[in-house]
Amino acid sequence: MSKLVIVESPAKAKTIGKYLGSDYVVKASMGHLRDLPKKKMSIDIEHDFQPEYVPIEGKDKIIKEIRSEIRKSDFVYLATDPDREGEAISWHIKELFKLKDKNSRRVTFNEITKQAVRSGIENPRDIDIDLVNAQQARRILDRIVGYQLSPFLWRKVKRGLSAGRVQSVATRLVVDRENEIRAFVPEEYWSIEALLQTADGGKFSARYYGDANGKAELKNEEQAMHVVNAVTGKPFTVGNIKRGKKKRTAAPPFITSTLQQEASRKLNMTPRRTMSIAQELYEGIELGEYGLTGLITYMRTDSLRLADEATAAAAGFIRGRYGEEYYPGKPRVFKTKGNAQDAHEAIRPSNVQLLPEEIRKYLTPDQFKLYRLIWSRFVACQMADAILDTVSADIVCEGQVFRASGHTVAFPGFTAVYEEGTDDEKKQDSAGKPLPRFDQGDKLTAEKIEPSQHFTQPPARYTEASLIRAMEERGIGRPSTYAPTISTIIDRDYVTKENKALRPTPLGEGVTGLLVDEFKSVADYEFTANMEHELDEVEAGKLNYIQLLHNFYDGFEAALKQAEIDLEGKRIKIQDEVTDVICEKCGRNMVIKSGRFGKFLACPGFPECTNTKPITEDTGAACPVCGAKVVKKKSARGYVYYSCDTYPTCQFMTWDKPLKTKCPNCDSSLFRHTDRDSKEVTDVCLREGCGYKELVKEGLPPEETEKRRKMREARAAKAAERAAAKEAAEKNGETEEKVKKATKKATTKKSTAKKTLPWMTKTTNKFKKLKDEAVQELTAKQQEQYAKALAKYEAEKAAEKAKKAAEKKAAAKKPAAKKKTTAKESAE
DNA sequence: CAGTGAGCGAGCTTCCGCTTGACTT
Repeated sequence: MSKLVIVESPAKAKTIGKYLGSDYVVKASMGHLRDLPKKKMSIDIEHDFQPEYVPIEGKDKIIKEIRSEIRKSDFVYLATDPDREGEAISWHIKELFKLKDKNSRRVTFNEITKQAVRSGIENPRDIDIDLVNAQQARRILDRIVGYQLSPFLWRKVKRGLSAGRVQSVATRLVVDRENEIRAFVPEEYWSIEALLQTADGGKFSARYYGDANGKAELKNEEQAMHVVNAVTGKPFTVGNIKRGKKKRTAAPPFITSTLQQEASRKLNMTPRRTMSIAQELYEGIELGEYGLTGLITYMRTDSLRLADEATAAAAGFIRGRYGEEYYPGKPRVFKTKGNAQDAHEAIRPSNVQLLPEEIRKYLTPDQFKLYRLIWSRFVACQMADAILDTVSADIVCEGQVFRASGHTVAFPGFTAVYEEGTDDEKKQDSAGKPLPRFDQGDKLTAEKIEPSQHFTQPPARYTEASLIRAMEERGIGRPSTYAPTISTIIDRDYVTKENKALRPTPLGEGVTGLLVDEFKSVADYEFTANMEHELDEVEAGKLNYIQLLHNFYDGFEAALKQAEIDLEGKRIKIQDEVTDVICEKCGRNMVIKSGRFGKFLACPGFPECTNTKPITEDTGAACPVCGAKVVKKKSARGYVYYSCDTYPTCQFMTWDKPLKTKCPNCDSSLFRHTDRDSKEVTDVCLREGCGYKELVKEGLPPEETEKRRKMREARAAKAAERAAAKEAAEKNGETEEKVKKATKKATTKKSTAKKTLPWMTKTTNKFKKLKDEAVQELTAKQQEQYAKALAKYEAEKAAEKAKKAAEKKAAAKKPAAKKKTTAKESAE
């Protein structure tokens, strides 16, 4: 018999397994195993918000595995993350597998080092039910908000919409920013740049500052020209010179939000991509003689904490590599924000000795860039301040004052390794350059006096990364949900992305307006902060979580009722986007509608004209098979691909991006192709037999390509194996395959069809035939089940009708009147 | 590669937070 340790992530399981040795089996739960079911509310609001939890769909395999490990072991350590969610995961595991107090305990590790893991195991404790209750309160509140507001939107705006504590506020940030931009009135102002030269030929520029009375602003051309005219051709003299020293301190190590922000600024990566590359680095890379090595600590964190081992290693590295003066003498410690959960360390390299350049050959270019970013930010954060010598000089002419400022680096400190980026490029320029040597009273000659007109700029639209930053500052969302939340509001069509800028859609503005008007408390930026504050009290045992839910729900329920009254019988109309596609049946400009299968073009003349067509985008290229247009399309899974406009007639289809340029041999359109192994980019002619090819970007070296090809093939083989195994398994119970086939025939949207068609107890005429076919193909046993379900459904329906009729009867005042209505009903 | 959007009303859509893995011309 052995001891079982349950953690959340498999990568963590592996390392902890190494630290604990062979007496222990370490298993990963892969997050939560039990939750509220997806299909229904499952909160009994009447009875103190009693939740109904079920095993999470699709996790049966991992649940089975853990169950069998539990049976094999005599003691279970619940070692999920040391935060609110982690405590809840442990509690759910204990409940799900009915673990007993005598053979299971809770343990936590604040960092994954041998020392911390050992001491964690030696200090087991009971599950902290206050922490669990705080999580339950959060979960239940989110469920109520989400599952009551969303249906309200279906009724009042459009099917399929959603609202929630996090996504609705994220959308609101984008909407509010857009309104600020609209309300912004640009103001004119002018600047004057004087290009000056010292007696010994040193050149620099100074900017207009003011006059003898101090700082002055130039509002228009007249004021600017007044100054320009006054100084043109006149001598400039150096006035007051102020010299000083400035200290700059390194930025703290990365947490999820700052990593996403910086990767967006410096590497142009989306938060989603950043997280996916970081995950690869975390899980480990094959590093030649080192073997599979995890390169960074966990990437979903809000903590600035650093393990002592890590800061000590950094100290050694900095002293050795840069010299004693680059190390501040003791480790720099950073304070984590108050609302953080602090379960993991900051994001840092696992081993600072693994220099980015040295392991570059084992990494993809993106892995390398991200690792280098994380590595250098960490090293820099333990280094000494940079010291700058600053100079600011007044340059005087005819009573007008110009100012030149600059700096030189006296000691680079941490900037030798890393400097944080900024969203505002202008800011970086104004940091200043070194100035030539001059003294007070020196005469200068003006080479050029250059006035220029400017306008104040509206605030910038959010990027994905800056929106995440804004959310994080307000405590909205968690490191694991930042990127997915942005995907959600884009998927829902509340927000669109143009280049990097986020902009609200009419739908996003309409829904936000409705929520702000009717559900102010939920749509407020402070809602989460208030909730978190109360959750803290629950965690501290000062507030009962059911009380918290009552406090919240009273107001929410009232708002919901009021909203129903305010909008009784009304629907919010959202303007459809008008396109320049002309309806060939009636000549109107078609509009974009969205239905169950996504967006499509529809004639606004509905219902007189019912013309519809899919949205395609002309690429300007010609089909290499038949010469028709090549259009851009989106697959059901959201992937972009290109096909011939005449589709099923011509079957041409490709993932390669069509270009406007033509093949020099046969004049067919060229396509930009990226080889999936070597990443070599070529422009190719796809006309059969032509074979023209033009290199755009060199691929990876052959050995690297070969390695990738092998890795990919191994992956594919594994997938094929799995598929074969699955098929074999299905052969036994063949039935499922048959049902699938039948339903696939019915529609391509498997998920809905599988559930709906064969088992649909009542069907519209439109689907009748398809459904009959699906039922036909069921096995005898399934037919029997289906018949039973149908009978049950009809019985329920009849019972419901009878109940309603009875209620009506009871509600009617006079027996005579009641008789009349029932008679009328039965007559109909 | 079929379809979607109104209404008579069949069933469906939806939350936040924890995890990892999956495509395919």
